[in-house]
Amino acid sequence: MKSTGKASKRNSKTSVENDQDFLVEMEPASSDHEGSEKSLNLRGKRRKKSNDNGMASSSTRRKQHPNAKGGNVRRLESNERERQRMHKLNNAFQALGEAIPHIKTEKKLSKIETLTLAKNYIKSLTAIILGMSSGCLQHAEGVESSHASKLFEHYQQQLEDDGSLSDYLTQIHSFREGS
DNA sequence: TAGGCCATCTGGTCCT
DNA sequence: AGGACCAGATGGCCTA
Repeated sequence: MKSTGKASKRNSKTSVENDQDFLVEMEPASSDHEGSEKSLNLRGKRRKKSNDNGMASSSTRRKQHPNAKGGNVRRLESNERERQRMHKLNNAFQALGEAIPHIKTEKKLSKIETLTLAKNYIKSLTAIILGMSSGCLQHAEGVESSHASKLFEHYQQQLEDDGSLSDYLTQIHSFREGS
């Protein structure tokens, strides 16, 4: 995994280089590689020109070359689709983060923070709703009230088990303090 | 400078 | 068959 450390990263080729190797090896039909050019432009945001030494440790990952003619084009198209998919995923993360109230930090929430806060926010809302419905139904007779109270008891037990509600409130507080 | 987080590439697998 | 999804790998940026 990433635990190999930064130093080891320096010894391996970048993906851009892999692309270039790939294009050379696959003898692409067209010289302009509109797909790759597009990709490289997009990459320009974060991905920079590769460094020097090419201990091709990453080359072991590419176990096989596409054997069909135009396979490189398919790969580049696939890369583009994957980028778009990840962009959609990131947009969804952002929307989710914006849906969590009282999080007005200037610092952008990380993905794990977004997921954790969202989970705990949902749990806290559920607790509130269940608490309200339980209170409303306290005076009512019948099955529904017993279901509601059982549900509420179950949820209370869950909260006690993992402390999600208090976690959420603590996180809200800490994020506010941290900003 | 180390570590966290991220974007991207890539090959494998699943699904339609 | 081809696209979607997933996880691993890797390099860049940022911050403490």
